[in-house]
Amino acid sequence: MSQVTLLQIADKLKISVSTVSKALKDYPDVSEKTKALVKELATTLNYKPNAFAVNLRTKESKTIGLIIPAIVHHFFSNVIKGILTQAEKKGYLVIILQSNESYELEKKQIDLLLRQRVDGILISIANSTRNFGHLSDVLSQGKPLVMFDKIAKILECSKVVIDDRKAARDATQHLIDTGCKRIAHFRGPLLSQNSIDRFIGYREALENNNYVYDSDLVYICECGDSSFEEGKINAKKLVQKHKDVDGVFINTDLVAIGALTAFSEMGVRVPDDISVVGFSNWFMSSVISPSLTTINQPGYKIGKAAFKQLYTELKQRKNNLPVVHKKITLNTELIKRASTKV
Amino acid sequence: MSQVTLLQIADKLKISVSTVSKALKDYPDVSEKTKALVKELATTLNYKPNAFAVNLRTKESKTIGLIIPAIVHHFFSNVIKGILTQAEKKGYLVIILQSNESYELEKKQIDLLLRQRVDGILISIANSTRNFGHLSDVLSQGKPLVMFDKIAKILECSKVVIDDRKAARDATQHLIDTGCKRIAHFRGPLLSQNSIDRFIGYREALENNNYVYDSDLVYICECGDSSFEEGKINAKKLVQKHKDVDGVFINTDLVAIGALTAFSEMGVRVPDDISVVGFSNWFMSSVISPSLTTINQPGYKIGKAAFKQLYTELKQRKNNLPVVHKKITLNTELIKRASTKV
DNA sequence: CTGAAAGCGCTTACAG
DNA sequence: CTGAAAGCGCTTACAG
Repeated sequence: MSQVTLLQIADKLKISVSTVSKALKDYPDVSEKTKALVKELATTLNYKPNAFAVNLRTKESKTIGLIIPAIVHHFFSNVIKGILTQAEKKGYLVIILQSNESYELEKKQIDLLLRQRVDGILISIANSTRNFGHLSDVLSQGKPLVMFDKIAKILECSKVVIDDRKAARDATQHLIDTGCKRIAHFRGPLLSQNSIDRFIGYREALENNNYVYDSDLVYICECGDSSFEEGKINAKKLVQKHKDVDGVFINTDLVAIGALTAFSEMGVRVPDDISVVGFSNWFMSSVISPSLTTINQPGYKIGKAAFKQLYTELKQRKNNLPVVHKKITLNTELIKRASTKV
Repeated sequence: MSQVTLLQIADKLKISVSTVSKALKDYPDVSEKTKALVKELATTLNYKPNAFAVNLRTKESKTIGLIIPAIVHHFFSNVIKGILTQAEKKGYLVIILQSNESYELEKKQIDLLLRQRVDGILISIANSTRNFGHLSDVLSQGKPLVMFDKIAKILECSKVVIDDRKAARDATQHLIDTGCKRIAHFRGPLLSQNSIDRFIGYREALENNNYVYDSDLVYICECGDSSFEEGKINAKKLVQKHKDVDGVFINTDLVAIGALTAFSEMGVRVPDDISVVGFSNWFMSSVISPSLTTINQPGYKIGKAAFKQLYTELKQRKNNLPVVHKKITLNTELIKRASTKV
């Protein structure tokens, strides 16, 4: 059964397409009688405007694109949820693409979205992305672009982030405040800006308290699919090599939970022998034993804020107002649980 | 900077729009010389065809819709990943909507997708969906619809599922085979067809082995955000009320892990005192201690198969071939781990 | 209050 | 091998 068009409604009613169009959109210069007639028939026929035609005329699609490094990831799926919830409220649809942390794929996906003529783009960039030409293309086409979580500092666009350094300082400071004397760090990939910033925050906290920084106490996790295993392996190495370490700040909860498991297997007591602070506040962290002290990373809020900012810029552009880029930094908080001392 | 159009290319080259269009699409009746000229200029100008216009002409958008009850969910995020991976290969974009298990929202979202004129729809329905009018609308508009995981048996369309009854029978049979004499079941919501089928499978296994079914041994979990807690609570109740139970088949891994935690806290040994089998093979299940025996539910494969089937139907329709609906049942397997006896 | 007309940017059947 | 023309289904400035 083929779709109903304005022309069909117009013919049945013996009026013009223009009038039907205007009636449906409640233009003030159409008589109430005509409006009623048109609307009734439209409902009866289950008329749905052809989005392709509307988009072509209005040059907007009420659709945005979202590129994200990974879907199967608690933090990111929360971000997506935040974005979708907000987008739905404002009548926007979201096309989602997963870059798999690949710069090449990300570049191709930007091109796809641009061809699709989405109204704007939301992106959390891949760790491997070092060139930003594909992203400036978006901007130079006059399309709003909002980056979140994994951002390119150099790019002139709006950004939604947390303060990774501060959060890492808070985490490390808590270890110091609860009496830890020698503190290790399990960091993320060398290329990830978030990991770098958390690492810097860790060092800053040590410095602020006149603790000696020891690069031997820093372990690297790729934070891929085997994060948990990496946590276990590094925890074992740590215990074997550095018996004097009494605190560890870990880049990600999943890795931290791996570490907790290893400690438990080795008979190392948490927090008596070693205190642990994670990062992200994954839902399992409150539930395991001992529960994990961690930094809450507000994924849902980040998604919400990112969409809202994109929406604001969409409106600004539409109303020919100057587009104002914003850097929005959301609060993180330390959640104290049983893996650190009181 | 405004977008380049065919007309602009045609003007610069002093040829017609038709020829430019055909050159770009490698029509055989355009000279190689012209093609080369056109393609070169198109590249230089960074020409991207206006999808709105193309869609309007061709009546297809190379975009599909996906409605899913929840994004923040390990199984579903894996399904999404499977769909996106496959869609990308075939040049399709995916608009994702989350129904939050709400029938009303689901209905609205179907309407949104239909207005957007997506080429087809992939859906896993909400537990609360009992009317399927919105879904038959899709079909009656001649749009392919493929349901996966949570399906409506009554609807005439393609489906991708696992055999929940068989999987549950396998799980329960394994408990029986490893010596359990009195077996409990933690089931999911009363309205969820999957939960119902798993419950039936549990009963069938009992019957097949002449075990008495005892409704007192069946506990209900809503399987929402507090699945883990529900697992703990029910495990505690179970141990208090039914000391003779020596095996339990649990609807979902997360609930099962909650139960394992409660057992551990209460000093109930797994599998010596009680054996546990979960369902879904969540990645944490292999990693906790004791590791969890479970049914592998192949989310990624389900997503892949669902898209492939949709794609097949899209092609059939396009080539005016008869559209053949398929019910695809993917294999599940019992993964034996440390929470059951050998 | 209503309608004719132009046009968004493409594709494709047809003519030459 | 090239191009003129029609048309996809809308929206909106303009005329009456």
